[in-house]
Amino acid sequence: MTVSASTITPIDQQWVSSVGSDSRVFALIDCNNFFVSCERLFQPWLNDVPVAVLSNNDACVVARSNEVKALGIKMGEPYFKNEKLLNAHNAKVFSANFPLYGDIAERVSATLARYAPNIEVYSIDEAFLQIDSLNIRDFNAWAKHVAAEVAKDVGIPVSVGVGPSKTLAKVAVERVKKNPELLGGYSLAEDRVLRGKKLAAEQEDALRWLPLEDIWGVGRRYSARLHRLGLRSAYDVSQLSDEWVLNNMTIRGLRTIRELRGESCIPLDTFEDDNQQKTLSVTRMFGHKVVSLAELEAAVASFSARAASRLRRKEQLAWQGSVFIRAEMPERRHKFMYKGFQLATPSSFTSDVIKAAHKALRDVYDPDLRYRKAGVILNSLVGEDEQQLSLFGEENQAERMQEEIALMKAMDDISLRYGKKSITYAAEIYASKRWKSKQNRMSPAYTIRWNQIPRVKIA
DNA sequence: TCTGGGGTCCTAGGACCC
DNA sequence: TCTGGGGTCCTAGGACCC
Repeated sequence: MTVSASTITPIDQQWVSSVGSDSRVFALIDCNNFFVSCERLFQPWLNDVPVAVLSNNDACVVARSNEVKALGIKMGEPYFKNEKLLNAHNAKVFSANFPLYGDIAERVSATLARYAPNIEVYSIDEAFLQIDSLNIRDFNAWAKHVAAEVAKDVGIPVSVGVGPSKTLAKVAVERVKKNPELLGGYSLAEDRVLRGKKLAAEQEDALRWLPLEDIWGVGRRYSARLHRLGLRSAYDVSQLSDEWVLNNMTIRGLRTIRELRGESCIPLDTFEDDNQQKTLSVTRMFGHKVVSLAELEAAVASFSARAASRLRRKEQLAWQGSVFIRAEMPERRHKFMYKGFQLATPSSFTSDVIKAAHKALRDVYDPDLRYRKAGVILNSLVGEDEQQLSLFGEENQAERMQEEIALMKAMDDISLRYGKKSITYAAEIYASKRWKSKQNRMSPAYTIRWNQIPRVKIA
């Protein structure tokens, strides 16, 4: 989501002083256990109960309350491996309810927009602000204040970290999460209160404290390699030579270690200049194994319709795409089959995408295999204003296009008003819904469906 | 019972061209 | 017959993020 300048209310004046600065300062606002916090917001009796939220198909644990973390259940672990343990502790388990979480996330962004003109919504539960131009006197106090305001306005607990680079702001957030006495906010950036030697010492202390696998930009692979070299902390990594890092971790690794040293290399990305995403995909594991072409076609049609609808919402068109299906093979292996397609002209019409995707699907389909996953990926996306008629198009192309635009608008309006599943293409329908994901534990969409709004009983 | 979904960016290598 | 050097474009795969 982009927040435009015109939607921003005046910056709180109490934090503004008159000192200018050339160096950058970033704040990262990270919602604590976000999906769990959203479920608790509407079911407060869950506050003292272990709560976990599952990914699509109820496959993996993707959000954990502190109680569940304390049980030793890791992020992304399969649910079936932990089901007994969760039951033994009377945990409440939910299927992910993305419409609800998306709505709460927008409320958090709206509060943050009061504090800085430049917001980068980095993920559903994280946002960066660039705050150097605000001349804040005391970043530590400011960070704690912002955390308290979000809790007050939205009811979601957040951690706020401040640093001279995005990576150091991330480090600061890690400290906040592990140290309740920081009251939700902590800064590793120089301000008018904390500066000079004391700041350098705090930064070094934080880097020595952070295990290198928790550095933003260092994943499993690089962690293992760095460990083999005898390195342990973020500080150790920050002391590597630029040359070694460039040769072994590419230009992105080099940016990361410079950021750890306090040099800002990753700018705020507000999408202001370029709101265009480059790819868009809709992929799902199936609830059960699928064999027939007809059933795969229904799934691919459904994914195509979802993808085209998302394109229209973003006012973009796709020129190319691909379809993949994944078959189960013996010994827990699987086989990917993948086929690209080209649309005659950039389009966001559901029928164009379904037609092209079905043709590609038929090219790779093998009736002797059993499938567990499929997906539709659109790429070479362009803005709607770049649309042009195909040079070799049919006659009456312009008229047909107007009809199609009207049809898409009608379908989008109906979906918006009556829900996503209220209208579909015939191609999406297949007698059996075996390919559908499992979502057995979904909570209501409290804030976006009138029929699921919380009810208050008056005694 | 047998491990999600949606992204971005970077690099190496192949195809092709002059 | 032999085959250099330099460039572009595309794609697959790898790495990372939440």
